[in-house]
Amino acid sequence: MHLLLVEDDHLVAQGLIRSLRQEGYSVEHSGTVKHALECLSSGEIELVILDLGLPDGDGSLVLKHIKAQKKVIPVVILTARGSIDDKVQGLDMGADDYLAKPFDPAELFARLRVASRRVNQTQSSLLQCGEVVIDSSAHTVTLNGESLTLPRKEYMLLKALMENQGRVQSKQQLENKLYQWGEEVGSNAIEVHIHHLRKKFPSDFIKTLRGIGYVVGKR
Amino acid sequence: MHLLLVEDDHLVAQGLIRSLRQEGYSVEHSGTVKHALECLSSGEIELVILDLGLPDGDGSLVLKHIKAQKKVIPVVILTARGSIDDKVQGLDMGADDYLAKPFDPAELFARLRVASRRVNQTQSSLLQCGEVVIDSSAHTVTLNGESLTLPRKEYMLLKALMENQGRVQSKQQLENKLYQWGEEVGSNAIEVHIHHLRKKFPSDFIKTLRGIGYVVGKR
DNA sequence: TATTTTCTTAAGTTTTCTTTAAGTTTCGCT
DNA sequence: AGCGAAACTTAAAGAAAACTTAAGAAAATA
Repeated sequence: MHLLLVEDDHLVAQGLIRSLRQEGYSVEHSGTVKHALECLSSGEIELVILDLGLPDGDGSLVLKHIKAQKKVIPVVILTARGSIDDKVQGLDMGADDYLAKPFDPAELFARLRVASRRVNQTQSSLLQCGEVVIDSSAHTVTLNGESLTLPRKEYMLLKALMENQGRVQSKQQLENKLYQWGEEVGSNAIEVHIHHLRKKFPSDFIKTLRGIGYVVGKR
Repeated sequence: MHLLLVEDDHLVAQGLIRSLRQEGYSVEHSGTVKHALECLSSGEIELVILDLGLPDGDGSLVLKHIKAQKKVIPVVILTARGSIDDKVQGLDMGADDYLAKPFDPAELFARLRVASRRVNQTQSSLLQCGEVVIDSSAHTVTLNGESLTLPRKEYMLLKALMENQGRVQSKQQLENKLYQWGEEVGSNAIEVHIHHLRKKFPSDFIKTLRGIGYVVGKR
């Protein structure tokens, strides 16, 4: 999931970036309104953490810009302004959540998970489909109650599928979710991962729709 | 907007109900898990405020029930349990927001506004015609609620027809929609696809207008 | 750094879809 | 009713997509 962190305090930013990457986000960072708007224009960003006090203007400019777009991008405001009035104002401007500094990283991450599962249209971090359960907050997968360990890419692929049960996703869509928009895959990597996943799950778990894509569950 | 308040403390509940009504919500109130589930079963509720400590069980039961449903109902947890762990747990179970008591009503209302504006912008792209439904975002086709799998070209053809219900389209028009303006069809491909589709749907679903073209629905 | 695991690539194989084409039926017109 | 045009049906060849396998590259781990 591609996240944009807008935060001008470099010390705070560096720490956050590292832990966000560990949480599985692909993070871009801006310290100014101007640069933030540039990042957003690429159209890749799916989620934004926004500080309000920026050197070249107020973060609310970024918020307004995002909410004027057609694409739905959740925005979590993370700022030192912690009064009730600030919160109400921030939320009413269109933010999806508001956290005042100092904040606990665990709470921020939980709230980000809420936002990202909304992007993925799933309802909770516990994804179940038949005998397979995936807990995206703990990064674990169980089949019939037995826990199993998946390599990173296989886990990401399975999660991408289970976050969209009943929704067919093309290989292209899945590639976009597994790979940073820096490097492209020049081959059938997705097919191979699917193949490996299938060996670990019931044979009819991942279905193929020839020419369209792959699905899991609900059909 | 229909809101369900689940809260067993009558004093808190009465105060909240009054201000929620002033905010424009139509409020139902439950003091128990059992009654809350009954209220939800009506299917009217669009938004829930949930206290966790209830006399006949934990509020998380209600949360689980809501999140197991297909319908998307935002849940804001409002509880005395205010530790970071409680928050993380509640959010990861599927809650959309979490507010610890004591709370400021203005903040609660702002967060409810966030939740309700999200309800209103949720709409999926469904094409319906009689018993046949296409969800183009999920690439799924259902007939009488049963999902069926169509090959790519058949799906494209069906979609082209259903996007123009009641409008007759010539074979030529349909060809233009299924094929890039580079490749040519040298034969009766459309007729064959129509034939295949007809075997999968009620016999009168796709109508032929001899010499003119094909239609679906409305006539 | 050595070792192991995971990821990507590519080629060969299999499966399924799509198109073609020929034969058959239906329709509308005179 | 009989004719011609249009649409339907069928089956098989051809094309496209997906599966499988294995080997080398990259990454993680010790």
